Amino acid sequence: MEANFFDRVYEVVRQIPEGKVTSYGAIAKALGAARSARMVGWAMNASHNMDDVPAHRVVNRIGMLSGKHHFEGTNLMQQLLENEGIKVEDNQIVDFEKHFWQPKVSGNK
DNA sequence: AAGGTGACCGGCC
DNA sequence: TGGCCGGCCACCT
Repeated sequence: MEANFFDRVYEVVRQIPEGKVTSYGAIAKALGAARSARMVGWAMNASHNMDDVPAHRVVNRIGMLSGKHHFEGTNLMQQLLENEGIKVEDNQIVDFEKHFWQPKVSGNK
């Protein structure tokens, strides 16, 4: 079925392996809408209904937990990331580039 | 139906 | 060096 924009975002986020993170722009780009990074974040907002969507692995381009404020706890997002081996300092991922994972550009059309 | 919003990105002043 | 602005597209009221 034709996955909506949201569903497509979820699919990509679900593909994020443990200990890895990605940026909204990267996901948007993978969807073919690099300029629609906002939509990705929008979709993440609805991801609260999804249990298979590790939104905590999605951060902005600088690796900052911009959306941590949207999580249940204040540092829940950071806790989850650290739980996977990702170091987080001051709401910012350490060695973000090293943990950066580029979404697989699905040949979906 | 139209307007406003948003967990962003990139560029410009 | 930092702050401001526009663009982008889909969802919500």
